Amino acid sequence: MPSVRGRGVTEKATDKGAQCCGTAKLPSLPEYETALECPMTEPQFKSWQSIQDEVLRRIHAREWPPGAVIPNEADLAQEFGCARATVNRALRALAELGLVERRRKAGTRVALHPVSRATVDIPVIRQEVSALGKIYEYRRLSRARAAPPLGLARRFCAEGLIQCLHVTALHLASGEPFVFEDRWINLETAPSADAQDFKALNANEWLLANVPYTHGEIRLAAQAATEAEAMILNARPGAPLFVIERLTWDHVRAVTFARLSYAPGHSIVTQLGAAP
Amino acid sequence: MPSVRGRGVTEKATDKGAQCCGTAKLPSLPEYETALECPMTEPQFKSWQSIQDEVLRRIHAREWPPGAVIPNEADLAQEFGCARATVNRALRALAELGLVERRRKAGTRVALHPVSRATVDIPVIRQEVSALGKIYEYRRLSRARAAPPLGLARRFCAEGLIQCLHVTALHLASGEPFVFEDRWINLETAPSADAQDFKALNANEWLLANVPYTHGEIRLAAQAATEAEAMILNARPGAPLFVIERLTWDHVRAVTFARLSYAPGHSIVTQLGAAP
DNA sequence: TTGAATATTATGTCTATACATATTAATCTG
DNA sequence: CAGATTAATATGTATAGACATAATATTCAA
Repeated sequence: MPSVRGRGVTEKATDKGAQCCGTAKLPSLPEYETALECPMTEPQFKSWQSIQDEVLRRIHAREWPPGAVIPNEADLAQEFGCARATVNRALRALAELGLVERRRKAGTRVALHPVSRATVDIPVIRQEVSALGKIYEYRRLSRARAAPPLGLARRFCAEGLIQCLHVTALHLASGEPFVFEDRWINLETAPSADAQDFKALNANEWLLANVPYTHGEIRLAAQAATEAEAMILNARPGAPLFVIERLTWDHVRAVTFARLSYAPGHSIVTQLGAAP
Repeated sequence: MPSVRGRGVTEKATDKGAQCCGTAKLPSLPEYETALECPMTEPQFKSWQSIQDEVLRRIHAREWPPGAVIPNEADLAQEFGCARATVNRALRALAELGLVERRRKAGTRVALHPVSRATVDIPVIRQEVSALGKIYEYRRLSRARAAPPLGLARRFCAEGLIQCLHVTALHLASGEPFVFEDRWINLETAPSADAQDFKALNANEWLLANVPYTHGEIRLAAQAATEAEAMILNARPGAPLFVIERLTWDHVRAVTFARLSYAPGHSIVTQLGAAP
């Protein structure tokens, strides 16, 4: 018999007899529990999810309007009939979503300007294409050892000249150009890349599997297609392209810089707020 | 005397004398603690942050390479000399970052293709401008009641004709055009918007403060500037503009649709991975 | 009245324990 | 040996209690 969740009392068979709820319970006899089922006081919120939902409901219903300070964890725990840690879990999750703001001593308040915190997943291109139900294909266009252009060298924080591998490639979705990739790999950080020709193997996937990185930076922008990009991507020169630039580091050493130019029409969509 | 953190033993003065670490401790005498300081076995990891750091270190150092299954929570807790809940907290945070994947019974493994999970904060424009150290200014350009164009009506999931408020506005940063806003407000969901002229008051800020929403959708794209946008934003027609479209809902009713066209050169930058 | 010292308070975190749940591995059966 | 049943296991979550920490309120003194 699976335990009933979300409704009813569902007294846990803990070793300690007394719960925070003051009323002493009889040694669990199902019939009695059903009969007693409390004086129909409050619905029981047991999981942190259900508490999150209830808090969200109150925020959306403007019971707790933007800017308002909500009751403290201890009070909510008592109201919901659960442990403070459970309330904490729920409120912490809401704070991560940017819907409430929490400060010690000051308490928790409903965000006045809930920043639209969109979690943008930028997947490996192979999976991005697969998710569209299309067939992924990869074509390396060029590969050369070269010093990076000045602007990039500066972003690599490299003094003087450094050796890089410059790889350009095209990713296709069911035969159509999808993304043009312009990548620089720092050979001082990843010397083993020099042994790869990247003809069949995607540089990004090879790097992920073989060269560690600790952190990075992503830039999303709109840029006009260059002559070369336009030709490769079947676009007209100057067409607005969605561009993602990614720069990754292993501790203090730059690993790689990639500029991904998407074919015209590409966009990124993400959902806002908790699931309804 | 502030307690030492991160190094040393720092035995907590809990009521229960025995910790999970088998060795019985003397009633805390600082000198003894320093003298005993264990047989230099292992550094103590006390906070979930420090455990996260150590796990990250092992992943970056390829001690746990991509795809590898890492020890289970109980074992790690024993190794680190902490409670399982603490290890859980650390690993859960890493899972949210997309760096490890967790499944019950199967365990925790280092992500093979760590999706670049960039958390893009899309702030209220006033704050975005302030953050750039510039002076925010707002100018309403037009306001009219109108039925939305067909495409938008469909996205509003509206049968037949619905009344909307159509507001266009320009947001400026230190006098320079920053964002052109093209907004449709569903008057069936937010009838009180009809009483506002939005001449001085930013529609977004008014909506945030006065009309609740439960969820939404954000789209990031690159689009060519229309004639009108070009004129307003001081750009040439066809220039690539970074565009954010936002559609918000209150339960099942559409609230508002906004299209924000940023002046040329705008980009969004976010950091990847945990802080180094 | 200002400024420093102290108390208060709400969140943040850790612990130990118990139970829930999903999933795989093992075992039993036909 | 196939398929169903059962056991084992790792993560997921709830709880009570204790202490940590940050920030505000209050008190007291110069």
